[in-house]
Amino acid sequence: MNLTIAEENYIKSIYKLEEGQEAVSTNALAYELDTKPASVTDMAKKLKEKKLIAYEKYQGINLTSEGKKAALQIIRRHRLWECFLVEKLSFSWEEVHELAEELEHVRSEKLTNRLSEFLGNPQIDPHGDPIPDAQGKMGKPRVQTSLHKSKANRLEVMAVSDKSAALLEFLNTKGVRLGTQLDVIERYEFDNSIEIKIKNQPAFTISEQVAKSIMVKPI
Amino acid sequence: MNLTIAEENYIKSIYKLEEGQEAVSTNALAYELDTKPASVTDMAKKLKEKKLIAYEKYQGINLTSEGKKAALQIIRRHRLWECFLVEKLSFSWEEVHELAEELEHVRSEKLTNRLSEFLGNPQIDPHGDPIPDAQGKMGKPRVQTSLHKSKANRLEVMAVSDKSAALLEFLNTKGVRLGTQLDVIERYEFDNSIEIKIKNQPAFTISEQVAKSIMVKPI
DNA sequence: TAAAATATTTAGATTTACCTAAATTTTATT
DNA sequence: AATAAAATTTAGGTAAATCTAAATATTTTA
Repeated sequence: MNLTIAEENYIKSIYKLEEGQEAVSTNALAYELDTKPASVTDMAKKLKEKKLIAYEKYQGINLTSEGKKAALQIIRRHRLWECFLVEKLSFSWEEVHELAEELEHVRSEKLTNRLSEFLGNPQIDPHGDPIPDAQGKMGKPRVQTSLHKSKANRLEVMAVSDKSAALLEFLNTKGVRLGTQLDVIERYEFDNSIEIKIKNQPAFTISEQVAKSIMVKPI
Repeated sequence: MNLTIAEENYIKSIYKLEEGQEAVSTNALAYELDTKPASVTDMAKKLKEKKLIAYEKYQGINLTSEGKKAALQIIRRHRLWECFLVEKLSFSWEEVHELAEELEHVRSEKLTNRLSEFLGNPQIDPHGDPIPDAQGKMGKPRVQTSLHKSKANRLEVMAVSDKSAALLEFLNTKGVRLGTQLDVIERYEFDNSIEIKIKNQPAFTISEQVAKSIMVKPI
């Protein structure tokens, strides 16, 4: 099955939005891909034709097992390239997502597997997300609590769910990265913002929105 | 200047064909890009619009200095990725060209420069071709004699000018790679084929066409 | 140098991946 | 349940990069 770059991006987004949901709506997909609902409908017909999705008018979209397999391959490539960029080329985590968006479209199993080997077959990427293996098997995204929901007050950063460069750069300058340990100083109920502190650094406050995208585990 | 992948491929091919030639013909470019002359004419108009080439109807094509700069960037990326694939991921030289054709289109100066650094700023790629530096300066492709033209009979392989996987794989199985030393046993005038021998291996004969694409220096 | 051969361009289509505007269907609300 | 609101699809178009067939230039050759 030979996919175009546009098709790969659709498949990847559907996979992402399908998580937990029963089906992916035209609108949600259009928003995710920064395109129009009408374009999504067009592409849905094409992907259905190729048997990568199940789709009936007005009924939303689901990946077929075929489609899921394709998605996992793309995700595998994406996350391996992110590892490469961070570990070998010293990029910081907020820079790699966009580059990996391009590199992921180089479809060569041999390249992917060699890259994985070169990196020591890593299990998670620089954002804390699991990397599917060559067969498409992926460790469950470890049950992660967001800082927003977490009850505990001594925490370690396990992942960041929002990969926008702006947020990641903000976290970077504040010293928040994968593995960072932090203390919750105060939770403000009126706006759900949280004051946190990292060892040897001044405390600072983050909004509810930011707290929601920082995944943590108690320590 | 933001180029599409198609535009980049045209620029790269024009650069290649321009070497030595006064101007690049529509037909030659169509053949090189495996497309039709009519398509080349269309694209020529677009590239002229973007000031990357000089082009007048029926007069052939030349890169502007703008266009040359773009070409050298693409070639730099291509050759660096080839180095990466061979040196870090243990690909053999006949496999890397096609992969590099895709990787070269990831346009990030930062990535390119980091990659170069990671590889130790190599000066030549696995086929023996020089790699332009970040400023687009490229060591002259060392004056290379083809095995076909060479007068000497003890030679070292410096490069291979034809990157088709088929030829490179043939050379591979025969034990011919960059740096290989070989002896010319006999030159057959009737068809310009050449019998050569690599140390510890049986002698074999190559056609004129193959001899033309093996670049050598006397030792 | 005129005709033939070759090279190049133009004209008009096609495919992919989009778009806008209008029509239709589904869902929510009174 | 009828209507309003929201979501989705259809219809018709656009831009990029191709193509084929026909027209036009240029070059070669007899």
